[in-house]
Amino acid sequence: MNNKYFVKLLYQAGLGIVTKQRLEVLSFLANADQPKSAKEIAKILSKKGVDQATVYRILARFKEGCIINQIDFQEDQSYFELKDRGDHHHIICQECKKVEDFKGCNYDNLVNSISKNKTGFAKITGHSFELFGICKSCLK
Amino acid sequence: MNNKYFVKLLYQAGLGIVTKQRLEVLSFLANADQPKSAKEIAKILSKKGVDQATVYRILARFKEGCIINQIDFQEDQSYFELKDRGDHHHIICQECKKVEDFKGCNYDNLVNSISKNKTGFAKITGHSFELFGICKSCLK
DNA sequence: AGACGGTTGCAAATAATTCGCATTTGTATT
DNA sequence: AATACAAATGCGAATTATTTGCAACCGTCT
Repeated sequence: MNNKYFVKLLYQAGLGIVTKQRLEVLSFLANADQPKSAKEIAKILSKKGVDQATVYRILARFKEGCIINQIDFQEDQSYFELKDRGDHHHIICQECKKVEDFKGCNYDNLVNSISKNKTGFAKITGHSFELFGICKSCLK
Repeated sequence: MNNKYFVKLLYQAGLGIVTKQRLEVLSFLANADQPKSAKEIAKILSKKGVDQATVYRILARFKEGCIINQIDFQEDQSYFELKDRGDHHHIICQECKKVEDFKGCNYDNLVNSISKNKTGFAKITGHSFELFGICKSCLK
C-alpha cells in the first residue's frame, strides 16, 4: 500500500493526474479497518488541508473509475472502501456499528438463474450483499 | 390494500395512532411499482397537504416499527418499500433505474456458515441483497 | 522550461434533513 | 358524546450535507 501502488490504481482507472489530495484519500481508505463515510473522510482530511468539496469530487471520480466501492447499511449515509480485495462483503453490528468482512458470497448460481428467468434484464453487472446482526460484545 | 389493512399494519408495529398522513404514506407505497425515495414521497404527498417534515418523521417511525424496508442502490439516496411481501430483492437497471423484484435469495446456508466462522458476531438478524444490471431496453 | 488541461480551494448556493413549538388530532375514558 | 391526555402535525427556521462557479494552482506531456 505505498504510493507506487496508488499511482498504478489511478492510472488503471483512467484517472491520470496524481495529486496529493487523491493520494491522501487513497491512503486513508487503505489504512481504514472499515468502510468510511464521505463526511468522515472529509473531516479527517480537512486536518491535512484537503477541502471538503475536493473530497466529494474525488470520491465521485473514484467511483466512476471503479477503484472504490460504495457500501450501504440501510442508514442515512453511505460508506466507501477501496476495491482491492475482490468480492467480499460485510456484516455490521446494529448496535455498535462494527463492521467485519466476509468472503464466500456464492451467488453465481443465483445470478445465473435470475439471468435466465428475468425477461426484463439482459445482463447482470454487479451485486451488493450485506448482513446485519449483533456482535458478541453487544449481545451481553 | 385497504385502510383496514393499513390500520392493522400500524397496530402490529406498535404505531397505535392512525392518522390521515400515515395512511397516505402507506397507500402511496402500497400502490408504488418500485421502492420510492423520501424526496419523492414528500413531493407527491405535499400535493395532498402533507408536510415534508411529517413525511420524514413518518418514514423514521415506520422503519423503527419495521413496516417498511430501506433499499440502497449505491446511489446518493435510499428508497423505501412496504415490507409486506416476505423476503424478496431487487434488480436495478443502471441506465434507466428500472427496478424489478425477484425472489429466491436462498441465503440460509451462507448465514449458517458465516455464523460458525465469524467469531465476532453472535447472531444475524437480516440481510440486504441487490443486483445491478442492464435491462433489455437499455442494451439496445 | 513551457503550455495545456484537469484539479483544487474558497466561498457561496443549493439541496436534504431535522428541530422547536404552538396547534391539531386520535384514542381511551368517562 | 364530551373530556383529557399523549402523540402527531404544520410551519418556519435551523442545521447539515452536497454541489457549484471561478480564479489560482499543479501535474503531465512535449
